[in-house]
Amino acid sequence: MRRDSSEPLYVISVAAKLVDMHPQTLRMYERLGLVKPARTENNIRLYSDEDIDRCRQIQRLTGVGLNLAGVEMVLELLQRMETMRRDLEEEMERREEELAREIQRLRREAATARR
Amino acid sequence: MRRDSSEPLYVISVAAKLVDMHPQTLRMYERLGLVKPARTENNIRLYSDEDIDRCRQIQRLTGVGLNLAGVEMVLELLQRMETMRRDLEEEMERREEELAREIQRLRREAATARR
DNA sequence: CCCGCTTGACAACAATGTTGTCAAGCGATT
DNA sequence: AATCGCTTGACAACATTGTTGTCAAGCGGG
Repeated sequence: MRRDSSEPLYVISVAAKLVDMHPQTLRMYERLGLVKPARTENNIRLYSDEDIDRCRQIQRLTGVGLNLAGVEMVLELLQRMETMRRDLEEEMERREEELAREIQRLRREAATARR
Repeated sequence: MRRDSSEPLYVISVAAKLVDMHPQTLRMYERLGLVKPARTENNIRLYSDEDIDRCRQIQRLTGVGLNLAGVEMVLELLQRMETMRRDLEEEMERREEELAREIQRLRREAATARR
């Protein structure tokens, strides 16, 4: 059974070590809405592996010079591209099927007519 | 006859007024490779309407807080999305045609078989 | 010849992002 | 109960970035 990558696991100090960032930086990212770690009932942040990945993505982008507004927009664009790609794939599949059905139909029709 | 939007038309002072920016800012954008105005044989920058549009796009992006590294990446992503969309449209069209042809063929086959 | 623009370079200044420090609070261990 | 180690949010210091302004030098048209 695979572990759920959205499971809240790490407190901020651990998360900070994992991604090699300052805890204060992670808090700021959350304030800006870039990462949304879960919270315990005691208001302690808990980062999931997904959250960690997202932090690393932010790290890559700021590493090439983007500021946080840019990071936000780029991440959203990438997300939009991904869903677009997914939707398209789906649509393609649907058409493919419909087409196969139509061709089947015509083939059958041709066959019965020939008989 | 429509004017070519890539025709070099405006010197930097005019371009700066058109987009309401400082000439020095435009020079910096060029240094960073964000805009590429043409040059006269005397090394004077000449901005086309396309260049002007690009400046305005940069303006919009910095206006919502992006820095120039972010602007560069976002513009490239948008461009990539656009070409992707275009390619896809083309591919769709191609398949559509091929399909229509196949269906035609089957219809004809069915018809001749029935006769 | 001079005026008005161009060129590139440098400085001033505000804004941004990271890091560090602070006081206060909570929970587990002693 | 006292202490230790973490958490919380807030504030300051600092380097970096982007815009604007100023500068000297050069070119072309009136």
